[in-house]
Amino acid sequence: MRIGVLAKAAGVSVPTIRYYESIGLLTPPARQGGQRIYGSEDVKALSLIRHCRDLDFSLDDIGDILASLQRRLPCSDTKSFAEQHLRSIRTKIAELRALEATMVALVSGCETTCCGSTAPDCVILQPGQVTCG
Amino acid sequence: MRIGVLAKAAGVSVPTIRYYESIGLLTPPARQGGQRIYGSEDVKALSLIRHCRDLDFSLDDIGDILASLQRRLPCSDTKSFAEQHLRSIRTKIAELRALEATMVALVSGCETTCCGSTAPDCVILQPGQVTCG
DNA sequence: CTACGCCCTCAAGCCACTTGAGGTTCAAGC
DNA sequence: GCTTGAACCTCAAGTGGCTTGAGGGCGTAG
Repeated sequence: MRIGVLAKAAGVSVPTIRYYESIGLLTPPARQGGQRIYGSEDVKALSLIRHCRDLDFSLDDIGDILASLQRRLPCSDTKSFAEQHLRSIRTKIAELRALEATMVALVSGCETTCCGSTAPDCVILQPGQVTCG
Repeated sequence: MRIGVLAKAAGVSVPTIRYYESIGLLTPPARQGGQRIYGSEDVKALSLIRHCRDLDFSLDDIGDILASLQRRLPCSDTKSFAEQHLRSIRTKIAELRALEATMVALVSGCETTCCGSTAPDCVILQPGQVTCG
């Protein structure tokens, strides 16, 4: 199949496939008249990459995951990748929640204190006024 | 004061200050012998930018905020920037929580189903198995 | 043989910086 | 006046994960 068919089959854009090839994440396929020709394993590989991107793994991590597939490493390897990723997701959630609390405090501070004045005096823009994160 | 002093006063790195100037966020200061010389208003302006970056506003947004300061627009303008930003923070939190739930399901699925097998069969890597987001 | 869609490569753009190379200016000490 | 060292300067490239655009080649149907 040609690249456009692969793209639809795996749910990835054509330039993205070429990009993955350029960084060594996908192995370059055979060519016919200069055009890339793919097989069904390529659909599998690319679908896996897409799945991992949906889970927000980095391309670096995905490279490691693909390598562990090729070496037939045990499943526990995959799981530890996933657990580490889960920890970083939770860290990011905690940071965003702290930021959310800060923003809520600033907005309500604006409503009770300075609404009606001009921007330079707004509590939202006062450094070091309210910080929850 | 010179750029290094400003940097410490506002809690921003020296290259970052030059970068802000290059994109037009900071107005270019006077020079002495080719070196940038700043005043106390520059500390204020840069501290404000840093404050907004701490709140994770984009530099584009910060440009708009600075413009609304210069035009002495009402505080309600600032507040609506903040509210919109708060909404996008909450959207991102929701996305990350869905992702967190998916990852938890995948990891526990791995523990109960496939731990001990090799990576290619791991449920974590099966597209379309578990999706919460 | 022409039209059209799909394919190709290469380069640049996005965001918010950081890092590095290679050179200049300033302040202090001798 | 000279040297040293820190701080300054500019310009270019790298980060991540693509997307977009320019300018051209290939394949097939009419």
